[in-house]
Amino acid sequence: MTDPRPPAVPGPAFAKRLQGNIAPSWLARPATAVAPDLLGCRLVRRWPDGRTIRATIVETEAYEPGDPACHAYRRRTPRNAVMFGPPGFAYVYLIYGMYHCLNVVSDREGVPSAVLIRALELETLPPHLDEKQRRQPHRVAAGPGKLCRALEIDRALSETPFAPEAALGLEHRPLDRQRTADRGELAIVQTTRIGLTQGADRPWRWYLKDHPAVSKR
DNA sequence: TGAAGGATTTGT
DNA sequence: CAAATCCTTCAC
Repeated sequence: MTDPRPPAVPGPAFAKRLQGNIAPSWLARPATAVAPDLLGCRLVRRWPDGRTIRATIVETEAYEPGDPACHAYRRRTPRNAVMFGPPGFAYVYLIYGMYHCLNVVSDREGVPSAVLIRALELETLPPHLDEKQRRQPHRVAAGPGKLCRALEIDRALSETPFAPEAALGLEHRPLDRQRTADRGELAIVQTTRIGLTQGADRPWRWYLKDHPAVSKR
């Protein structure tokens, strides 16, 4: 019985040397391993007209099998089916009738798990920001619902792959930031997840320490 | 076929 | 703390 996945332990041995686009194989690990490794990586949003926005991931949460807070906890349904598939695809759902949330499907096929992207630092600001947003640019993508609104992400993008040239992409940490992480100097805080009624005690939320886009709670 | 409730955000 | 707002899930 050999497990084809890379080691579940995040860190230099696995993450080092990797640059550019994130391959599905890099995501083929438990969500609790992928979630902290995605901090400092970049989300890319591309539109058909060529417009592109890059953003640094600064807050994530992990959702795994056996986790009562995971949408796939009970069983496979039309909505959560993509979580049961191979890694590297988006799972986008509508919550409270008005906000969308973006997840990166992780782990191998048949193991329903995903990483919720909770906050981003936008490299370039989207157009049409109001005056309040212009004064607080680091809050524009602070929160899972807000970042989807800012990057025009909705369920039409669910089940689409993160890939070069696609509407959604993922890129490894810039080399200087990865070197910082390799030295163990990337300031990552691990704590409990937000807004859950079940599984609230699991410390499966990670964020870049002191980053202004991260939820306060 | 109906009803309850949710991995959110904002304003009172 | 409650509203906004609608889809998903589960019960009947």
